Amino acid sequence: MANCMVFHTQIASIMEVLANAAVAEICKLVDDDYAVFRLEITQSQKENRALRRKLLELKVARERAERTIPERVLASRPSSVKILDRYRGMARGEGHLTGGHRSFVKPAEHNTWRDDQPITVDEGSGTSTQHVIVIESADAESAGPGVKQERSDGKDDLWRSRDIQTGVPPVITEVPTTAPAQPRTQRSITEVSGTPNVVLKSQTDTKTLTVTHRLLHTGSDPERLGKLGCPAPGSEYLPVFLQSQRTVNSYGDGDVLDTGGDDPSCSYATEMDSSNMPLGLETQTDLSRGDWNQYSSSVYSEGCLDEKGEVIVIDEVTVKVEGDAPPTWNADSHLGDGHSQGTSFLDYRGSLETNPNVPTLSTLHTLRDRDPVSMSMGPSDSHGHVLFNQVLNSNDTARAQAQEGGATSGNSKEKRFLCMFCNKGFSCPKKVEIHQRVHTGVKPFNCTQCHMRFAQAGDLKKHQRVHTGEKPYSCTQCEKRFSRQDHLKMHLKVHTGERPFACTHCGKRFSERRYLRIHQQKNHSTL
DNA sequence: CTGGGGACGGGGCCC
DNA sequence: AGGGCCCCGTCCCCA
Repeated sequence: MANCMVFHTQIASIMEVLANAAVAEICKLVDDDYAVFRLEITQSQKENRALRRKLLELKVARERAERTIPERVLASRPSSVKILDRYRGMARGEGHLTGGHRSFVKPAEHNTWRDDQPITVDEGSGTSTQHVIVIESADAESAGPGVKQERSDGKDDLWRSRDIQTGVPPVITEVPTTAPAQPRTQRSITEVSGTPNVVLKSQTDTKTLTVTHRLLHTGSDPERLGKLGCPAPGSEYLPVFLQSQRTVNSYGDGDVLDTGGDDPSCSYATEMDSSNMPLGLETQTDLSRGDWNQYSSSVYSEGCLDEKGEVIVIDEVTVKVEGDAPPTWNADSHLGDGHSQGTSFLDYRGSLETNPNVPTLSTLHTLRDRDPVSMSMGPSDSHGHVLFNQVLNSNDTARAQAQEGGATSGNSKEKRFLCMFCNKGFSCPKKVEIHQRVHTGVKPFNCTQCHMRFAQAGDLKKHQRVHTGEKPYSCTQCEKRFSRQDHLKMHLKVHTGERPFACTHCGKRFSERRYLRIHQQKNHSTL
């Protein structure tokens, strides 16, 4: 019995020892694994820190490089920008390319908004039955080798997606407008192809901005593409501009290269600061207000509407800022036909505050260099601003004011196609497109004899008589000849003594309005 | 010499 | 595409 008790005691002791040993072993294993795990974590953290440091260095280096672009170089290189345009889907893919650097954009397989996945957006506030926008994909490979493709990370995607879904423009704050409501018979944008509409690439100091504009209609076959023209009355074209690119780099003063902030995955992605955007198209489409037709066609594209008016036009404008670009605006396209879809520099800063009809506060400045030789396309903010204000304060504003609300007033013709900048209305997308060149500064028509560029073909034709010396209009009174009919008409006042402009204060009459204006300013300015 | 006015050429823009 | 108008810059003339 005693032996039995001793035996049990020994067994219990052995069991305890074994159990302790097992626990110790387990603890050891856990400790070892934990140590390894901690080591791995530490290494990962170190790698992350190193990557962040590199990223930061890259940002700083890039900003520094862009800051150090000599202004004199820019001044001698007014055209550091190439506007690329491409129509897609012309006649189902035959492609009516309107010229320029078409090869710059290639079919896309990736999306800078969200990889390989179109964003479907519900407009939300509308009352119509269709509320879908599909953001097309962008090509990450189109820039060729060496090009670093930047795309948004998930956080940014969420941000953009949220903005779209709520109908809030991603950049600009909206200002309430009393502009009449736009026709809203159509609120559906369907994806037409998988080709890109948003591309942001960067290669050293080369940046590419692709902006897609869509011209929509309510036709039954939205994919039919054709030649742009004025749609037949009653057709339902709804030009739409999609703010498709938030990020852009340019020759800034270094003040614009917010390279993504806390977004380490977007080393080249730059927040487009509305007040600080040196280059690019900054537009907005207020989905909530249904301003679907604020933008028509592309900035300068020739547009594509077929005769039946059942067309969706999807075109792209790629703004390529090339640090090594030649000083000419469109070296490879301005020569020749004079109708090349040339280049232009788009730079919007500030606002269209001078125009009361502006429905949005797009921050628009432009470097509308009237002298392509001497004027810099560089970060001459004040210069560009002055020029832009010149434009607005002279022609545009005066005319917009004269039209009392621009777009929607005073014309029996239906002008449903509104300028997205000044809200002026036009009867067809083509006219809107041409008109909007006033704001965008796009001048597709280049003189082959000089560096002059024009927004309209007729202007180029007029200008070319400067070179040719052609003066087809002769005065019947004095044999004097003129290159333009309106000049002849003005000249005829010399013979007729016509002075239609009378001063309301002193009665003095003038042959031209400007003389009257100058006269009144100098002599009756206090009145 | 200076300033006002006229003439002309040119660009911009709309119709 | 062309016409027409507006605006501006420049040059010239003349008081």
